[in-house]
Amino acid sequence: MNKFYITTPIYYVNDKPHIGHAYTTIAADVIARWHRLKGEDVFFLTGTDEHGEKVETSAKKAGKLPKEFVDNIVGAYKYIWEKLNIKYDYFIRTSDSSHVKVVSEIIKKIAENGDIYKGYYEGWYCVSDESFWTELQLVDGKCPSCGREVKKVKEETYFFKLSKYQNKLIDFYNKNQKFLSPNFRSKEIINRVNDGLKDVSITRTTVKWAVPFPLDGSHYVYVWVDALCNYISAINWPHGPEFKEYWPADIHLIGKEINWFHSVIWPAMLFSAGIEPPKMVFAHGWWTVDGKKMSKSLDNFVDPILMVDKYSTDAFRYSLIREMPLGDDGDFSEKAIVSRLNNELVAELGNLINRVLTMAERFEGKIEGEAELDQKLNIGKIDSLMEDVDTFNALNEIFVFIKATNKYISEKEPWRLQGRELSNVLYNLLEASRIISILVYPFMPNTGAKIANQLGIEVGTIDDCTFREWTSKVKKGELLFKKFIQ
RNA sequence: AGCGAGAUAGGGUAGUCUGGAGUGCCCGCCGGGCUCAUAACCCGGAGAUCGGUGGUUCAAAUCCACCUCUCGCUACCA
Repeated sequence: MNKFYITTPIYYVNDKPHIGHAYTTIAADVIARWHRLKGEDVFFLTGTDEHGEKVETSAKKAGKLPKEFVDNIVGAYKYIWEKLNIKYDYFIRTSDSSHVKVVSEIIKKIAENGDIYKGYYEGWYCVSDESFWTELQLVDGKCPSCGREVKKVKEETYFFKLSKYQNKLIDFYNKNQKFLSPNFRSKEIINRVNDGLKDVSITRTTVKWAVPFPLDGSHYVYVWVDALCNYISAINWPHGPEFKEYWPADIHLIGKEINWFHSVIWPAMLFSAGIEPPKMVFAHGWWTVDGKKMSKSLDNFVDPILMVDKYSTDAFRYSLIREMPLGDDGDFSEKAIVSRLNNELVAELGNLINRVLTMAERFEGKIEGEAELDQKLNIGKIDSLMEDVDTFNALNEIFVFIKATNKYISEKEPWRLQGRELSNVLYNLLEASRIISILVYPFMPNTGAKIANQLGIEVGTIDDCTFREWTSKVKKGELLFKKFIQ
């Protein structure tokens, strides 16, 4: 049996979950569910990133210990994933003792390989933003974020010899074309790596809510190094059976803003520690909201919970996937959700199932016939799109089949038919509906299950997506989707 | 500044890698058909110098050059 290991980033607990988090996780869930339908041994990982200065500060403000503080917020993430029908296999937390131990072990491995050395980090620090900037980033010598004065800081730190891996990375990218995905992002990374790599600072002395640095008691591991290790700590590197089973990861699905860490620093760390790198890092795009960038000043972060309560989990999942190809940027608007819900989910899919079931229920006698509609179904194409992580076009292709099925009804005019002719049309419609229930399931699990239920069957697998004998008895239920009227 | 992405009918998109009649999809608009169905479904139509200029080619949305505009990234902030 093929294994399939997919991950989302671990989300920083200081942020409130918004549409960006929801999108990544929904996309990963859709892909994971598709692979499960193919009968693969799937491991889908998500979790939370809980260390760092901001969390430390927020906890202090809330009058809590960091651990108490994050325990609270983790619940919010788990709740939202439940609302969105996310079926993850494991939820990793960077504050888990098992994870902390792995981070420490990895650092030791890297050090054994001679890739860690002590030095000084020099940079510019903005007190009001509490953030570090490089010389290049400063605007007129001032903080690029708030425009205020910055002060030069010099701090003892340990470095990871990233520069050592420049050639090895380029070689790796060339040999593994799919690693940098989608394709257009590969140039971005390759050019920058070719421009030269600087060693990266991997410890801090000021932040205490972090993994203790195993080589020096006065240092703590920088959060990014800590965070990246989650992908192997979650499967119990180095000796766990899960690690042997699932590593290397098939897909790290991430947002484009953290591509550098996943496509450059992470594989370099793994090279150094003697661990195989993942097969693919897929960086997806960003959402604007009603044409505007999401920002704190506009306070226009979309709350997924509100969307789900208003439009249903499936309509929300569907809208996000249908709106844009996974790698691109796109715009989110409630207007678009309403439009897709009313025109596509209600009018095309929901209405199709409803009319098919109405006719099938009225028919008395055995439903049998010859497959005709199967010509409109290209399951191979859909699967190969899904293999290419092209959820957008795969979903499009599924709707091509749904439309073809609607068209088949008007062409055959079953209301004019009876007996064997009618039976034949109904046979095709029911088989098409059965297959639709399977295809739609990874995208809209509730809907797929509801369709199957009304057809009197269980949701099948990808192997079941061929026309065969109809044996079940249908029982029409409530409408799949209801039109949303403002 | 460097690197990268994008500009396709009224709006939104796909197609561009691997050149072949402006080909597809959604919304909106106009007309028709149907009555199984959630005023849903189906068919037809109007609407585009495929950002601009030049080039390669029998042939360019697609390849090349330059230009204009929009957006992202630039490593120690997750």
